[in-house]
Amino acid sequence: MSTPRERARAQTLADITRLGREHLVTYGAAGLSLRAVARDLGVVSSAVYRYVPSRDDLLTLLVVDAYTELGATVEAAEAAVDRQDLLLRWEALAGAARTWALDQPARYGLLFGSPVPGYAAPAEQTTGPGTRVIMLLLTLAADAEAAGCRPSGRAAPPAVTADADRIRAEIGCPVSDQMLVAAVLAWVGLFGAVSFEVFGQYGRDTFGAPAQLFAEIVDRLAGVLGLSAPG
Amino acid sequence: MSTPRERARAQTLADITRLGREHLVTYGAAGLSLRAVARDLGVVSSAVYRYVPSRDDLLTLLVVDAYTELGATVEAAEAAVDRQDLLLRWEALAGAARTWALDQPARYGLLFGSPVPGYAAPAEQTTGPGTRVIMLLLTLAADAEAAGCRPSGRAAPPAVTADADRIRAEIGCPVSDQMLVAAVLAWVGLFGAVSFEVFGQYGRDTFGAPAQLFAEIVDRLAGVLGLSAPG
DNA sequence: TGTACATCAGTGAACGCGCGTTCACTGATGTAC
DNA sequence: TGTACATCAGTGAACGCGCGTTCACTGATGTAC
Repeated sequence: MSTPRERARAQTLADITRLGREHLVTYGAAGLSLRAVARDLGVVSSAVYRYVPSRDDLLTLLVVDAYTELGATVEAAEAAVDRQDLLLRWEALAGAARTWALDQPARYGLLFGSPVPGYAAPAEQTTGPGTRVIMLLLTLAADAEAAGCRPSGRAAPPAVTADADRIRAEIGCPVSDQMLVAAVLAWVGLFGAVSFEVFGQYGRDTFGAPAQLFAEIVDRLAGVLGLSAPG
Repeated sequence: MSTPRERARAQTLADITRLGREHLVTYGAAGLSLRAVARDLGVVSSAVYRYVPSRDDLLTLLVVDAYTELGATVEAAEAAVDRQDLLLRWEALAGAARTWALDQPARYGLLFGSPVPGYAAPAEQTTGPGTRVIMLLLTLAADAEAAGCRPSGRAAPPAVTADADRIRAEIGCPVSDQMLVAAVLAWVGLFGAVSFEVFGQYGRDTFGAPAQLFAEIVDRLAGVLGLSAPG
């Protein structure tokens, strides 16, 4: 049972997180300021220190918050489609990531943009939520191989094989070396495409139909994963 | 003929650019400060305004500077290999981009990271230098198609075809719709992979052999471009 | 049920810091006659 | 070659701003007897 004080405290912490998110939108990660959050919260700046030990901890809070929401969104979208349709699962995963990023460009930038100078996200807190998308993608890759899909590409060199062995042991996901490389390409290709779109790398009006272009890219990456032609 | 005063002026402007680059490394784009540059230049802060109209203009200077160096580096690497060996040209292009980015993470972040809040690079100045890599890649793609290479993937939908028509007209590069999509994937895949490595998205020690992993990714992207199997 | 004490949210002032930009100025370097 | 004037790099003070963090404090909420 929670006391009124506990509830008020949780509410205020939630408000701080929400305001932090909003400030991220306007001022970016480097411009995130405890004083500004305190102002919007209607409270004197030192009061925020009752809830958050420092500016960097607020940033960590927001990183975890963003990774968690992205992960949950992508997982939900992928889980909502037919398990047997591997191509559709990949498309759902990719599309959900893109949609979330376009809806939340500042939070996306916090996760996938340039690192904030002077700040390093503590691995203990961010690793879990930060790996949900790639874990989901590896599960999908394993299912695909089990269903007879074969990724494209040559055999991996020894150095990559060694990494692959370690990663398989860590995550317990039965994928071949080649599928692992293909999954990493799908991962970086997906977020590369999303980053170009969100960060405006494509140029102001080079592509009139970015959603269709994205679908084409996702289709080619499905080919790399071997999803189009199940054996 | 340049006067001593002109030479001194050019030298000081070059010093400001160099110091700006160095500050980028330590403090990031959002932390770039005219006062700090003036301090390092050994001059009072207002003196810098003789050379640069404002902080944002210094940022633009650095963006153009970085795009220009990246473009020149990649072009030189690609030009140094056998014209007939299309796969090698792609590998040289990709490898040079990665090396430059790893050597210059802060400048790379300025170009390909999250946008600096409150700053928008003026298109007139950055478009030229900013498109050198993709232009080079499209030239390579056109050469590949001329040599009989066929990219993987289905036919593009009408919306993408329309964009492709416009882009072909703008750049005068004879590539098919499918090759254009493949080139865009190669482009975003390349910079996605580089960004993950430079920005630390892979995790602290997930991959012991990032160079080999990158080579594998580049190889798969070559497959998408159809470079491995010339007809 | 009532009193004494502990907890804790929030205050307000202060510390020392850095920032972009403007402005009137000094003094050296260049130019025209 | 010498003088008068124009150009322009750099100075120093100021404007008004925001930041993270500490600290002694007030006063309300909760708890133990």
